[in-house]
Amino acid sequence: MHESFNESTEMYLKTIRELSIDNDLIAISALARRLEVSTVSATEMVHRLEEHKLVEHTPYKGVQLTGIGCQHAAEIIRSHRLWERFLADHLNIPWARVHEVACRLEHATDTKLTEALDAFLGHPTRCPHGNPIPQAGGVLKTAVTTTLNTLKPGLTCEIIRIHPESALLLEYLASHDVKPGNQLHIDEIAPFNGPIMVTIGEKPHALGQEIATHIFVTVIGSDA
Amino acid sequence: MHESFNESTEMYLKTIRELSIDNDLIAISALARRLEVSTVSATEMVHRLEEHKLVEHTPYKGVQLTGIGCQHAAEIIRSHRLWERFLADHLNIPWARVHEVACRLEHATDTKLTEALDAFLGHPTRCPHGNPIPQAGGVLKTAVTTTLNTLKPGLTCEIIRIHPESALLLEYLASHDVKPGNQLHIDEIAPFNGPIMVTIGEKPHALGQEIATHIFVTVIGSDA
DNA sequence: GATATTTATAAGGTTTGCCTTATAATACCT
DNA sequence: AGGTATTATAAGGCAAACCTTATAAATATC
Ligand SMILES: [Mn+2]
Ligand SMILES: [Mn+2]
Ligand SMILES: [Mn+2]
Ligand SMILES: [Mn+2]
Repeated sequence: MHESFNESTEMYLKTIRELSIDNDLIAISALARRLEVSTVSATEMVHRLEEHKLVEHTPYKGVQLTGIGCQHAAEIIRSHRLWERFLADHLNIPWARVHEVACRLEHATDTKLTEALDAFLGHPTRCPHGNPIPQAGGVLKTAVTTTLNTLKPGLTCEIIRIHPESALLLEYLASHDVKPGNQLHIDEIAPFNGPIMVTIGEKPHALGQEIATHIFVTVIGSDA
Repeated sequence: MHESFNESTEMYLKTIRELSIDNDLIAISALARRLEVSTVSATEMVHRLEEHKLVEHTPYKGVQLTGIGCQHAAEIIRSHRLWERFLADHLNIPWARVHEVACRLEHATDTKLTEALDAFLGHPTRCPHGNPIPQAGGVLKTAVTTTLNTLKPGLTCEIIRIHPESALLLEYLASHDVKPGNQLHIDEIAPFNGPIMVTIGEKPHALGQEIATHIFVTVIGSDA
């Protein structure tokens, strides 16, 4: 049943699942970009994954996980987010750094270890960055949220989650108090796709449009 | 400073250190045997390690860790044994299984993680199998013990440590109550390198000569 | 000292996962 | 429908770790 795949394979599966928000087809180019490999390499790898029945590839359309592929991806993400909780809550490793550490540990973790960790942690539901932890069966419950870049000035929001995560992004966000649970007020949006001026806990910050697409919030109030 | 090496490199370093009890030269054949690779592969790898100044190889004599190599090996062993403690004490993973799980985690662990884990665990000194945990600086304190195969009938001992560890060995020992802390009485030794008949907690067990070389004990009494 | 064993090296091969450059096929857009 | 952009594939290469088979060199043993 639970065959273990190598790190590379697992990163592809995980990334495909993280990119497929609405179960749609993922362009190999998008995959290559996120994994920082050439499109040719990504194509080769997708073919290999296809042979192992982990993905389905429709040429010129994109890649999609199969049932097994999706299940395995969920297990890796589950293990990743549980490790993040452990690292942050019990080992006091900085919020911005747990992601990259967990990204290594996840590949050294089998199902038994994941479940033992889950029990130890008391079955948490979200990672330190607000993202939901898939259940043992692979089910993932994502809260209804909006990305910061779609909102208008005058709104007050609660930061819910950061997605997708990356070391540099989290480092930057940490230094600007952008963390789940914090309240954020949109003061102003500069023209020409300019920065979003916000206030988080009395302090003003300027956030770029691109970064704003990674910040998922819920609106909790308006100035008017 | 703390460059990270790949899993293969780390396993070679770790194995060399574990085999060098008295700082002597390790035969490449011994290394190959324990790592379950051909001697040719081990030789190639030793050459690569030599280029990286991690080992010194004296042809027809053996391999030895350099200062850096030895330090890095200690870090891996430290991380391994700390993980074992965590897995056994906090996640309730069976005594015989923590070794193989830790052998994967150790390669996904950097110094910061190791030290955070050490602090979380309260700076333990031994792994669940009784082996000493190297200190952060690499210093390793090994208790004075004897291997079971060198002792005579009539003696009562305390089991101190199992070394070196392997999944199959630990599985076998667990099923025979051979664990650190348990008392063992040597009832009889069969001739022609036959099994050692022992009693552990009222129950009799027969242990082979080869297995006995992995069981380190201290004598605590004699029948006479 | 001759022989057997151990150890080292040489030669050729495989797999995985990456790379670049170039070309072909398809999709998208006006 | 035509042109541009995207996507796929072909071709050739590289490095790390493995493998086997064969030979050479050193060491150990009688
Ligand atoms: Mn990862
Ligand atoms: Mn996270
Ligand atoms: Mn290992
Ligand atoms: Mn151990």
